[in-house]
Amino acid sequence: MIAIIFLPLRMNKRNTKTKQLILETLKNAETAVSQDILQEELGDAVDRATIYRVLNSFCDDGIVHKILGDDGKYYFAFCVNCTEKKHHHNHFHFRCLECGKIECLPNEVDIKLPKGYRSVNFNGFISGYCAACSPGA
Amino acid sequence: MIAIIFLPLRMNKRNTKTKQLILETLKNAETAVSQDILQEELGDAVDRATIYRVLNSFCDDGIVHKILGDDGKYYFAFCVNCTEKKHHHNHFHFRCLECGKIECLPNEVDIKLPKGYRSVNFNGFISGYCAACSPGA
DNA sequence: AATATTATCGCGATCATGTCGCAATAATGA
DNA sequence: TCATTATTGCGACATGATCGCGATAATATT
Ligand SMILES: [Mn+2]
Ligand SMILES: [Mn+2]
Ligand SMILES: [Zn+2]
Ligand SMILES: [Zn+2]
Repeated sequence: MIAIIFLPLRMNKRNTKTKQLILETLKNAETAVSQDILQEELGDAVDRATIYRVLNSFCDDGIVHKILGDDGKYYFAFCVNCTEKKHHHNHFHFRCLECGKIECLPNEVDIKLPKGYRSVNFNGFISGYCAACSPGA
Repeated sequence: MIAIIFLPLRMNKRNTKTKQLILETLKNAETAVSQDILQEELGDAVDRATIYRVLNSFCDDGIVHKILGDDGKYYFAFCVNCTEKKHHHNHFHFRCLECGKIECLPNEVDIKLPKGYRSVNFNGFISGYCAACSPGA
């Protein structure tokens, strides 16, 4: 593991150890991650502000997408099945109130907007209990 | 206008000028409102913390519902078509990036969760441009 | 390889939204 | 009118996220 694949190449972006670490973590994560989760992984070697800057930079680059959780925190997930121009983020995210796991729900949803309305950002969030943590199980 | 209808009556709730003002504003608003919007309406006569306390109190009473916007702020809307026990909030909310209006989208949505998952909170949010503000119009 | 350029980093300060503790105030009931 | 106590105002606090700036280091140029 710890492959060093990356793609700044364009714009005046530079490839740094920190960016590689964060991108690697995002790729390996099966869930969307927040700054504090990344901080645990990376330790105090990487600054808090830097983590935010890198994550937002990735979003600008179109290789990561950002979700506002219903806990008021931002979560970031590596884009899959997205091209740089066309993203597919119209799915819900689920947060387990017990174990804290964040996951993408499979089905893309299509919300019909009133006439003349134009959608820019989609943010679908459901919290509850996952199968493992569900009290009834 | 400025009708003085209210409904504390039950519990140890008291009817105050501030509560009436806020409830009146919520009813008259065609959109969901945040603390800072209410603050503009009410001026510095009412304290910031009080506005939050009253709004959250209304939520506890079940006469107002609370929405986390995709800008990270809470918005509050007077309940319509809700009973005290059974609420109908599984609809998307739309925020116009130009004029800032928040509105409820009409259709209730039903998201299918993976087997064993249990939903507790639903939050659907779309931001973009409303018909009035849409650049193409 | 040595140097220049400047994107990025670390650090602290700062902002923003929302909450809390507590003494003062005022709405209710007796 | 008086007693009770929910509510208010005010400041402090908590947290997530951003910003300014000098130091560092990735890239380009020589
Ligand atoms: Mn994407
Ligand atoms: Mn409701
Ligand atoms: Zn769980
Ligand atoms: Zn608009």
